[in-house]
Amino acid sequence: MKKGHQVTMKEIAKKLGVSVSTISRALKDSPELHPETKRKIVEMAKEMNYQPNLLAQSLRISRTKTLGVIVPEITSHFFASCISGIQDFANTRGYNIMICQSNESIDLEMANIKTLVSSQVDALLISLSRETNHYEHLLDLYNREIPFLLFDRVNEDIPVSKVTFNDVGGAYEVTKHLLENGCKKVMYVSGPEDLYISKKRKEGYMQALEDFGVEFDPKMVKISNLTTEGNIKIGQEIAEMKERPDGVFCMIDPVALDILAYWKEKGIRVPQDMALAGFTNNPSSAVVEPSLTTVAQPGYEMGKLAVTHLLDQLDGIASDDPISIVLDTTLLPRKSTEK
Amino acid sequence: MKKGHQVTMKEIAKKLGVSVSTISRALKDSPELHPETKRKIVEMAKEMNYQPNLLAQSLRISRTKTLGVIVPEITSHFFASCISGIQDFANTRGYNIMICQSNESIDLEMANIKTLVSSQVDALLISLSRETNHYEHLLDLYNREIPFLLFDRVNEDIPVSKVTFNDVGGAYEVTKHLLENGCKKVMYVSGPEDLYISKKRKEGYMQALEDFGVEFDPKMVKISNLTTEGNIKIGQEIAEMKERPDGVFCMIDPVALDILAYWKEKGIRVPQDMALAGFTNNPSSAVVEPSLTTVAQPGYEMGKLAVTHLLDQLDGIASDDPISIVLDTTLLPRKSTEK
DNA sequence: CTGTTAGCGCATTCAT
DNA sequence: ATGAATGCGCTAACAG
Repeated sequence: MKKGHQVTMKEIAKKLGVSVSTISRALKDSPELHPETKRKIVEMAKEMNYQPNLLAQSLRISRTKTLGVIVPEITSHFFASCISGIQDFANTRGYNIMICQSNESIDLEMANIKTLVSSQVDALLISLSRETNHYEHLLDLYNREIPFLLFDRVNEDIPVSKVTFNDVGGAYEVTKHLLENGCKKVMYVSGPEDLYISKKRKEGYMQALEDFGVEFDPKMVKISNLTTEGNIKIGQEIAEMKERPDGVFCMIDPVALDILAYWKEKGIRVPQDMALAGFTNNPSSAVVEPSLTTVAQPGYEMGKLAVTHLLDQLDGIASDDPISIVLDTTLLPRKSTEK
Repeated sequence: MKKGHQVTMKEIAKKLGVSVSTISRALKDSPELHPETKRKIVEMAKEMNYQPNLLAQSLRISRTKTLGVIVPEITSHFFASCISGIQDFANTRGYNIMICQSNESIDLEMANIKTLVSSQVDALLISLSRETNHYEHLLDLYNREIPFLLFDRVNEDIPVSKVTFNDVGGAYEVTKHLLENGCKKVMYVSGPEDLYISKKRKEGYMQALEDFGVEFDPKMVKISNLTTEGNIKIGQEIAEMKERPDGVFCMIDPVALDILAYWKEKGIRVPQDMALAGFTNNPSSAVVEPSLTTVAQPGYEMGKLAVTHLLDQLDGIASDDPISIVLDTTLLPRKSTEK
């Protein structure tokens, strides 16, 4: 199948017996043009169903008005919300977005960057993959002076603006909540240790323990690989412990949901036997039984702030100096921690 | 902030004292080139971190290798899965995608089409908004010979390829399932009547009733506006009926989930008082209590098939004649219908 | 084997 | 107030 022909300025010009530059001027409402000529041209353009070729325009002015977005996975409700926010606010500023997912692979992440750069996007919004443990590709972007920003999954050493949640605070709140609800031994189920959020949320967990005078017990930290199998394995390990925790805080909701499903199957009651809490506020967490206590992260808002700041930088409204935007999270106490 | 300069062929040419066309040839591995020259150029390109400008390339060959995708909303797990499938298989064929969401608004849908067309996408994959009740914008695409295809939310009168689920069959299966599990009075909760899936799923519902010798009762069909409020209102109406149904089939899972939540609050037991089933297989449906019987629609697969067929048409592998691809759904019997 | 030329669609500078 | 000429970065036809 071949694409049908698109009307160009040249054709309008020929039809009207004027030059292409006149068409160009008329269509961008240049003041130095005879009103009548302008009227005729605009009318004819409409009649011929003229649509400007953004490619040519972009090549000419070397700006595409397009932003590249890279997320680990688009099917995650959280990232979908971010994208939604980015899209909406990019659009209101006259920008389009091209979205890529890295599928949590650093190789794909690098390939995505390459593609988006080749596509001449004006800037990038990136949320790093789980696998990303070296950063040459980002430093390369930086060195080539291609504007970009990191959101949610960030690395602190890259000298660009970052938008994150107050992970420490959120984890603190949820740990505190467990402690206040009578838990004596609170466990933290982490993801891989080099993940930014693994570290940050552990920080909050530790801080809360300390503030409540609970001594840290290394046995009360487990690390999941974040697959369903891995999560269930952790659930099993906990179930089989001689000295079980009485409250478990999981780094992200899916971990808690998998563990909950496993425990329910095994007859372990939540919250009676063990309280359980997550982080992120996945849609499922509200409807599961018992409903899962978690920490809400407003993804749409994050996307909105991220893209707005980036465009502010592009447009010279905000300074080029990297800033860190930290969004607050909200503890959502639900049944899974009601002792 | 201004974007840093990108290396062009011209610069490589100057540095090496050869012409731009030689660079071009070397970089696309033309056979009619001195190996040594080629080697030097490739090396220099690498050293200078040359990235081809896809814009220029596309303008030149009038093909962008980019596909436009329009979905009602990206935060829906189903559409996100479709996008994921589209993205993956577009990439393997060397295509990128630009995604837009219509937010269920026909105006935004039209605006999105305009933007994507201006961006010179080679083809479009569109899933219609709920609001879309006239089709000039699609016929316009058709008349302008811009290849596109409709998926999931389609209109049958547009002469292009369509990828849909066997909605009739899926609805038949779920209704049959309710009937076989002892329901005597099965209700269908529909969405707005002009929606394609509202109609198709009703067809399956009616067919099953007929096959099981159950007379159709108009009181056993209700129409929700698909907002949470609307869904709850339906749940309330059902609860207050003198003669309640004993089984309720909802057009989409969110309706069933909202109704379930309302009923639980009111002490109405599922499935004992009324059985309940949905359609789509949202992630929440598996974890809600009781788990919700539903019909699985493989979104990723739909995206994959849709994009593959479209690219086959573009590449001349498949005929340009519109075809209809119908995907099978799978009934997922769960606790909400276990009588 | 390589350089020159032309042109994709558009915006802009320089003429007139 | 309008046209002609130039160039954005790249490819391809043509010429040698």
